[in-house]
Amino acid sequence: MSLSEQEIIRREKLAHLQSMGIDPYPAPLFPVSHYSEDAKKQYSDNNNEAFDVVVAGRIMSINDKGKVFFIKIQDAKGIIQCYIKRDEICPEEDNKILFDEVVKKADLGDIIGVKGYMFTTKTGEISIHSKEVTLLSKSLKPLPVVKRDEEGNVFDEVTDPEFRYRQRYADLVINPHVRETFAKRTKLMNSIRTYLNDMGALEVDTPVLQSIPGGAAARPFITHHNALDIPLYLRIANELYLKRLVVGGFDFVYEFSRNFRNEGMDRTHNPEFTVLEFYVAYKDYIWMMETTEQLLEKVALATNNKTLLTVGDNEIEFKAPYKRISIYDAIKEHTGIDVSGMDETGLREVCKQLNIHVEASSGKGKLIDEIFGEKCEKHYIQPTFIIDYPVEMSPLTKKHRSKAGLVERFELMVNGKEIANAYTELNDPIDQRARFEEQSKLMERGDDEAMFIDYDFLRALEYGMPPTAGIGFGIDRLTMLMTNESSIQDVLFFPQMRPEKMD
RNA sequence: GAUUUCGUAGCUCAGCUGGUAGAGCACAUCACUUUUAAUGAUGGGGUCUUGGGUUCGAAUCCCAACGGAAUCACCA
Repeated sequence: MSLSEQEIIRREKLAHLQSMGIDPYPAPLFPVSHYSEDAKKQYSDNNNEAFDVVVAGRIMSINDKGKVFFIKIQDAKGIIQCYIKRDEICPEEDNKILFDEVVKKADLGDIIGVKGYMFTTKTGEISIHSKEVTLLSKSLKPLPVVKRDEEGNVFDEVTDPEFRYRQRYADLVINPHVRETFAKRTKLMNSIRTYLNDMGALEVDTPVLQSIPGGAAARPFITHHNALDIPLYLRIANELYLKRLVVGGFDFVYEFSRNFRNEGMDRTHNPEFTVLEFYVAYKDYIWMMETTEQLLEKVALATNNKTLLTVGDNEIEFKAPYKRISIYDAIKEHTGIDVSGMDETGLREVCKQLNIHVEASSGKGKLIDEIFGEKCEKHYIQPTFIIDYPVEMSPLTKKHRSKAGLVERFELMVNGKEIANAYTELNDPIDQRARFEEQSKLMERGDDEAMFIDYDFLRALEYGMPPTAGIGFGIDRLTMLMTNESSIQDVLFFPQMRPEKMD
């Protein structure tokens, strides 16, 4: 590892501090009394009346005026300026060591603690009049310097995605909006927890390592358990486990499930991603649509204090209720073709006509899905429920109460992307077994995303599962909508990247 | 996985048709006891991602590798 000039200088400073008897990484707790923003607010709320504060944070700018320093430190809530006068922090004439060693040699990125009192500078900035300065952690690696002027204009902003994703810790320090995005992500998840808990739901944990990767159609990551000498899969969904819990008598369960799929990566796909699934006994998909509308409205309010949000170039209204349209009507609307009565041959003909490329292994369900995905999906900007899917593409969904060949399923489309998928759950064990067997045939045909048969799940259904409604929400995509980010990497702290070569 | 494109100091970037590199910020030294993208003076820092090739000569042209991004494929 070769060090840059600046890194060498910082290491020399570190050694010098130690030789002067100053510990650059002290152990004792530092008695912080305020966060920056709270201190400033308390000061202005009380007619600028001075009071003592103790704050700590990272040095983000240093203004060296000789015997006086203005140092801005950043803590979890914001930035505050510290006015540091030599004769005040080192009143004894013969001992200016603290000022000379800690303040004069401070680097951007150092973490310091400051004791003092609140005051306003001549230029009108609420600051801390420092009486004591303590080095709490020496920074050895220079942070990229981003400057801001009074109007909030940013200079030399670090936008290089590689730097930002690989060194998220540094990105978080220098780009305040990134911290906001992730704070919103947590707010979003908390608002969902509150909503579901208030309805009486129980948050649960189910296995990530599964011997049968069920509940969805996707290529799994595979690993090996040594003691049992068996293959295990990282879950692609938790659906079948949550339903087992409904069989067991938990009427309303939910889980934020980290799922893993061994597929491509792009702006909307990361190999691991988060899905909220919840299952409610004695409900159906119509109830679930109403619940979904209510939930999303609440989420929008919790994260943005409003329901009309700007997402990219679009204005999206999250206020309930949302439009509902059947998948066949959607296809008819955007292609002019009625595919409702068609068999596989007819559908293949339509795909050809519409110039949609399809695999030879695709069955009827997948063909319809292709047509919808290619021609319709992108048009649904405002939240829209696409409902009543053909039975072939929904092996875990109950048959429609009145429409033959369809199932009680909806997908919620927002901004041209699917963000939720819900069913009246299939609880007929005989029918479920038949559907699994259909999947088996698809697998034999070469569809490597068809579902495995989970016999234990069938056994659970045979004991009897109450009629149940269930849903899965793409939490990462929902976060993208709520934070107006266009890439999944911007809503994941540490998006997957090719490992870096460190020499 | 395919195609396109990018890779120059710690950071943001400039470097025209090939003649061994520049700016601002950051950094170092000095001055300044209420500054604010502080200011002024001086100075240091780059095997131009890596490896080949063409050439008298390559950051600049060609090939390959590595890494990123975009589009496509697969999918949520």
